[in-house]
Amino acid sequence: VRIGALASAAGTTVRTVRYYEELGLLAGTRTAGGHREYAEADVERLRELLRLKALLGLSLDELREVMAGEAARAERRRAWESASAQDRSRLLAEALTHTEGLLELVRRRRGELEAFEAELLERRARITDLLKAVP
Amino acid sequence: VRIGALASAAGTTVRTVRYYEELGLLAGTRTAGGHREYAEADVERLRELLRLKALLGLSLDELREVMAGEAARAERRRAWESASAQDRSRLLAEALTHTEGLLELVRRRRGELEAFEAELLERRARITDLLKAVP
DNA sequence: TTGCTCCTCACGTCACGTGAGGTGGC
DNA sequence: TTGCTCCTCACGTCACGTGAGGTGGC
Repeated sequence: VRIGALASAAGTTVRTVRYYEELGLLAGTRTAGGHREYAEADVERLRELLRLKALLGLSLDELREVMAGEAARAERRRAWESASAQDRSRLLAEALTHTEGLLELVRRRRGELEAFEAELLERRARITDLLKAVP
Repeated sequence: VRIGALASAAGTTVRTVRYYEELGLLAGTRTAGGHREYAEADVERLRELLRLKALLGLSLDELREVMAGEAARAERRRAWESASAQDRSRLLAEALTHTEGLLELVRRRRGELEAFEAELLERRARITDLLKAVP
């Protein structure tokens, strides 16, 4: 899959993909003609990047830190087959730590959103109360 | 309250406050010496702006549209005393529409966050299952 | 061969950050 | 009078957008 298909599959632009490559966030291979080429896993990775950025408000620098954990995740999958039982539980423990870190970020955000929603609901209640009192 | 106190009360920088003024998002008065001066209501307004931006990912242009509704809200408060019953219910209806618009945005965001959280929980479950199978 | 997509500069933009040099107010 | 905060330029930065001019692949 080439850059245009990748970008639209992830809901972004080719410019963004190129910029992320420049920053080392997403790496494709090149065809003989110099065109970038991507795998299905890269679509998922890009989606994840965009989601972390949009939903959690992370900068691209912060994304790089978080995705260092993601890179380690892919690494883990590759190392899996040839790993000993001891290595496997270590790999899993690392994956667990990484996932729980993300969960923590998501929950904090959700808390903030819910607080805001509660405030809006209260505002609305005050308005509808007044509406009943006025007519 | 002056610009430094306003900024730190809202959790931002003086540069941001000046920039928002430049865009017409937040207007203070000036002292004789040319220093900006703000009321308590401006602290709330700035907090709201920052929250809409951070939690909902709105651009400053979008904030301006949303806050046109907010400006109307302040206007409504001022017009309230001298308003007829008919005007009052119209003012309230507008306030209700505005608040429900915000609620809609917040809920959409919360839905996205919850979907992401569910995915992370599933990932975690898979990892802990594997951890039980390995040792 | 014709379209469409891709490529690399490279300048523009949005939302500020960061000094430079100077003035206001407890 | 001394500190601290404030002021206005104005250039820098981050995360891209947007052409300019040229090449690749069904």
